[in-house]
Amino acid sequence: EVETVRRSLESLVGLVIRPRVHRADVVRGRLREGRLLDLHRLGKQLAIVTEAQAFCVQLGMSGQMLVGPVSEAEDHVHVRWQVEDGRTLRFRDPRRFGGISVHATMEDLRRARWSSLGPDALGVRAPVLEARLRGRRALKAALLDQQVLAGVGNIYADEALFRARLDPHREASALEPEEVRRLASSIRAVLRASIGAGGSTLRDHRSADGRPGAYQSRHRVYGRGGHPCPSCGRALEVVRIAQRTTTFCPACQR
DNA sequence: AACACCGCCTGAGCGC
DNA sequence: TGCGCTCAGGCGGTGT
Repeated sequence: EVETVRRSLESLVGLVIRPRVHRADVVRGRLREGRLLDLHRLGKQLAIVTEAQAFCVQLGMSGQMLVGPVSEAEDHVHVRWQVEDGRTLRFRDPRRFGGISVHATMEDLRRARWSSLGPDALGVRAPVLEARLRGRRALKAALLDQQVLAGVGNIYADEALFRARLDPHREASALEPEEVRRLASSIRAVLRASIGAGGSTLRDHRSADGRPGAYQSRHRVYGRGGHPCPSCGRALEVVRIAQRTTTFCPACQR
């Protein structure tokens, strides 16, 4: 979802943006006017670099970065940026699980916020994943831990584990090399397919132009507890692991 | 140091 | 129609 948002903001590169903060507790630090130079992403965090500073946007559960036309009764907009071409960029976040942190430079942002994150999940390869899972017990909890691997949330953890045919209860550090390879390629494949579909829109995710994603219709296990497994037909099971609802097929995932 | 658990927050869905 | 309840989950904090 964050990658689809990042891509949909690319038309802003090169333009001056001028911020106006409507809800101060959503922003840490002071946003300044400046020309937008670059957009970066690590895991679920989006970095926007201007001539003046670099700021990190976390969308949390319900955050949006919008530049498209303002829909009627658009509430919960906490920051607005006037774009020099007349458009308005908005940070909207009804639930306020998200936020923005401001840093002097991209290097500062990386040091302060990104140095503790694991490698980005979109490009993770088996040898790196194996090293990151070392010393970890609960497989699903490890995948959700952004310090292990950055960018996998509850939806994609369940989808990747199903595709890799791995039981979320498995001990992470005891996976066979072949299983780690399957998991790494499943994570990449699921994330790539989702980005291709514009991400999963359960309720809030939108790209900057306001369009929802379509990948939710391709979820094979997430949100489908009790339904037949798309592979073997047995009912998908719902359990709670790492305080997260977890859906898996007890027959296919071992 | 891995992991459990909590609280933050709004809106949707549900039973009555 | 409306009310109260539960649930969704990313993440940072605290406790074990």
